[in-house]
Amino acid sequence: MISSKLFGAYKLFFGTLANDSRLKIVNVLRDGPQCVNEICESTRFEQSLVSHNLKILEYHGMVFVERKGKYRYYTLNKKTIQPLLELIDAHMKQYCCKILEGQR
Amino acid sequence: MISSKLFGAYKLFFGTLANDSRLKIVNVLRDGPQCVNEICESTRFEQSLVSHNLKILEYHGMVFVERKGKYRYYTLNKKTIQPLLELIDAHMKQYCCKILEGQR
DNA sequence: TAAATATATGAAATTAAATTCATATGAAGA
DNA sequence: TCTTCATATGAATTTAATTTCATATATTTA
Repeated sequence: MISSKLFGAYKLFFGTLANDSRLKIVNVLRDGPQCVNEICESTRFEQSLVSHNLKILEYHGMVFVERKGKYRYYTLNKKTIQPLLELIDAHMKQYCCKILEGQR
Repeated sequence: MISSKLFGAYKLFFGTLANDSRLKIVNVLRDGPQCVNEICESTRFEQSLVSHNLKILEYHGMVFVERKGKYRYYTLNKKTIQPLLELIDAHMKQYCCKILEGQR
């Protein structure tokens, strides 16, 4: 049995990424760091939504921020998040194709 | 840029595991297959809740069912879900200890 | 075949998360 | 220092997911 602490961790982890906006932001950042305005443009989301969600992503160690003058550059955590996304690709491609094609 | 299809896949994947009940069920199944009643006992969840969530887990390829007489045995997908959980362990231990200790 | 056991399911009720709106903060340039 | 640009944030609203309750179905056993 895993510890209840680690158990809570899973909840936090999945909860953070079970959201369209954050998922899109994370994917946009796969191409490299961007400041908030750039993320707004890339995602077509409004600024407030982007900020709220960046905060959540940062809080969970999925992105890092660096201030450069008046800009804040957000970077994806490539050490853990990137390989994870790839593993999930593999799972979904194998088991969830039907779902994605809409044929239940 | 990832395809929108794969993008939808992420949403499905994380959404499925961003839930206390399903997470607990998945963890219980790490120790080996169990039928619904056994899962109810292991998790202390009521039967209806367990069934609803097993259905979701199965639908996303995270568990498999096998009927044995009047019982239905559920097995964790060890090929993809188990290694995934381990990768996530690593991420959370490194980046989310503070969160889990309650010190924001 | 009637009763008991195991599991599933629809729909209502509950609970929680996400988005928007209005506004605040903070740095930089005129 | 006033204005503008970049970003953050609280609170209200909206939207969505989860749980519960009542009941259905399916298999086995008496």
